[in-house]
Amino acid sequence: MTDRNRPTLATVAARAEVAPSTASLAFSGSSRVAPATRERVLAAAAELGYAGPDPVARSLRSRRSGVVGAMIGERLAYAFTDPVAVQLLDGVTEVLSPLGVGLLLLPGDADRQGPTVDQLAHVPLDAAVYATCGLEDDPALAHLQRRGVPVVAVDGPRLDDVVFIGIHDRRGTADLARHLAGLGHRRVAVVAMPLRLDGTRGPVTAARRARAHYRDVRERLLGVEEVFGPVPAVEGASNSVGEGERAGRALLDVPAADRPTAVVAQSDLMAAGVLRAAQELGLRVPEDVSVAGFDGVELPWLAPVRLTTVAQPTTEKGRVVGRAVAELVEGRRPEDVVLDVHVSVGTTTGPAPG
Amino acid sequence: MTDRNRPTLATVAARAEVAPSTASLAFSGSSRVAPATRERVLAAAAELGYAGPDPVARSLRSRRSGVVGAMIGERLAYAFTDPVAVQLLDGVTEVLSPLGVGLLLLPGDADRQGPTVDQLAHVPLDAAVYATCGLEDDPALAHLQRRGVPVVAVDGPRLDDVVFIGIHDRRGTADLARHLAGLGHRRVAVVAMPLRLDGTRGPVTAARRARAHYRDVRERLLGVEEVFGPVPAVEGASNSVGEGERAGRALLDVPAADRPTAVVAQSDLMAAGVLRAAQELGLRVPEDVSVAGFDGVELPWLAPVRLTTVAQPTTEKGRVVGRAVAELVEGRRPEDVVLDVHVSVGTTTGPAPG
DNA sequence: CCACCTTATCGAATCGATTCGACACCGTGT
DNA sequence: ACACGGTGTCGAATCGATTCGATAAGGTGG
Repeated sequence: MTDRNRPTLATVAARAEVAPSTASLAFSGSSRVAPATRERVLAAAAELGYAGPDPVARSLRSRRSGVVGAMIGERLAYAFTDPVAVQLLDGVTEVLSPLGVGLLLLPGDADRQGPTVDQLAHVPLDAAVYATCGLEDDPALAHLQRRGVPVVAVDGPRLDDVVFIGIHDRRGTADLARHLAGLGHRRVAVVAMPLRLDGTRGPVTAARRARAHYRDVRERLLGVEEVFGPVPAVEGASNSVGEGERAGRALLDVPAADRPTAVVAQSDLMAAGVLRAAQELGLRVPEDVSVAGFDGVELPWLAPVRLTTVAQPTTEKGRVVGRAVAELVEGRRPEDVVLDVHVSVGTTTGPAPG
Repeated sequence: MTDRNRPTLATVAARAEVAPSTASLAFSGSSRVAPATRERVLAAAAELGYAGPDPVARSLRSRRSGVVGAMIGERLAYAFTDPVAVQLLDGVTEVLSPLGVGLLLLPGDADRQGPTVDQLAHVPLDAAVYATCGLEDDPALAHLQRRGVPVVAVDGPRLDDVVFIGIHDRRGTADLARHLAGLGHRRVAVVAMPLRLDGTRGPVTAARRARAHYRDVRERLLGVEEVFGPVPAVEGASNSVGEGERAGRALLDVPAADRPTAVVAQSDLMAAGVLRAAQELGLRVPEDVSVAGFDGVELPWLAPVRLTTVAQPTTEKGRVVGRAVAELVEGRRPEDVVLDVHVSVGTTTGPAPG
């Protein structure tokens, strides 16, 4: 529609009666060009409706595209129901936007847990953030490494040549477990996020655990076990309120003698589901059962209930990721970062009943 | 870190003992290259760890970058609390991902209602989706037009040279208003989404209305007035549950005689806030006051309440946007599309009291 | 056996900028 | 008057592919 003989830098240079190289200097703001000349070039550009140097051509020469990939493990509609994912990306863009770098969404779909190589292959990329996916043997990851695209993995996996930004999943969960132990709880159960995204739900077996994809899920399980030893865990098919409710019901809809006195959910979303399950079963929280989550997200619709949770600095984590990406783009190799978390006691945990 | 002498197509060609042009043909899957030769090239590429043609160089020649911008009106953390925005982008990526096209997030920030020209200028773009922002005199928009980047505007504004994809905002709201009129309501009030993003909240004056930025907000107001004539409207500072609650309280926390018998919120998020406000004021819904929303999003935490709302096909709208973008990228000029909406009656509207 | 057509490969131009070294010009210090 | 340092501009090479027209090789029909 509008592609007929658009002006190029050469056109502008001709009009301003300077060499293309000089015009380029004028646009890059180099001090090696006389102010008067710069004005002339800019004026010529304005007259011609020239919008500035073509980003693609510039990228070719400078080896920077201004595009950073965000590899998302599911389709957007699911991934972004999780406030953690949104806050994370928010932190990333907060740092990257002022640098003229944009985040390119590379979602997977219902079947695949991330973008395919075909999706990646045609797209320019200065770096990639492996955000809500965690496979260690991902063909997409291999592709990026062949291309020399540096990768930042958020919350895992830990790999050579991949910058790791994460949190103390295990320590945080252990602290939470100690809080519960201090309240007298002895029968504790876990509602786990998916160990891998294959639609499985239900009790977590040793075999299942051995095939887990996600480092953080494993670590959060270990944190509870550090305090209580082996505990029953039920996995949801996704990290959502609905699956949390389902898993919660599986754990709570049993004779009182068998019922855990505290349920540790691996995310606030799932914890909200557990609260629902408890409510439907007529169980009072925290009198009959304590419920805790992980993340520390705002769930305003839960009010006046305040969830006991392990709060992580999600937006700050995003900023750290953004800064790591910025360094990588400039050719440096940033350090791995593991951020602190802390237990935030709300109204959903209390003394063990009985 | 890993950028030392990465192989190029020329390297591969040399190794396979063919001309660069032939190697290029081999990768593009052209039928004009002998299968044996293709194999040889691919083998050479594999040996050298060549990841395929450089997307940037390819883009320069083919004038396609595989990147489509998504201009977001606020920072991500706010924009994506709205399920409508997420579903929309989900639909867009559903169509675009298989085409090897990615969505580049171009968010604004707290102050600005969209990305700046500086942010855009360095980034390659085949097209842009003007998603959750709606200014008519946006410098970013002007920049894109100078660059010849085609734009799809979702829900407005309607401009020449910009493809419009929207819904029947006005008709939908009018249908909803008729539903309320049929239930005997006469005193109706509106909780409006921001008319412009300047942090203002409170009663909507004529002056304020004249300076409105967003087409859909205006239209939804007109839809109600089509049935009830001028009605009081209170604007929220953002499209969120909290602002809905605030506006709702402003409307409902008055003597019963002055109180509207029905509140039409311009989004489900804000309607949820109004429900909260009613609850806190001890008003029963729908016995004391009816509440309706707009969008038809899933708000599972509202259960068992089902919101009466104007349901729009958000994901499908996203797909339509995706298809329009795909056409634009291929150089065609797609038609504008206005999608249908329908009133979905839930449990939050009932006969007018008294 | 030759003309002709097809098929596979190649050379060279091109996309639109950036960048480095060369060069011309000007003023200044001796 | 001459050499010199500094400033501003320019030419040409380069980034890494794609693509079109040309060409060579191979095959078929008369």
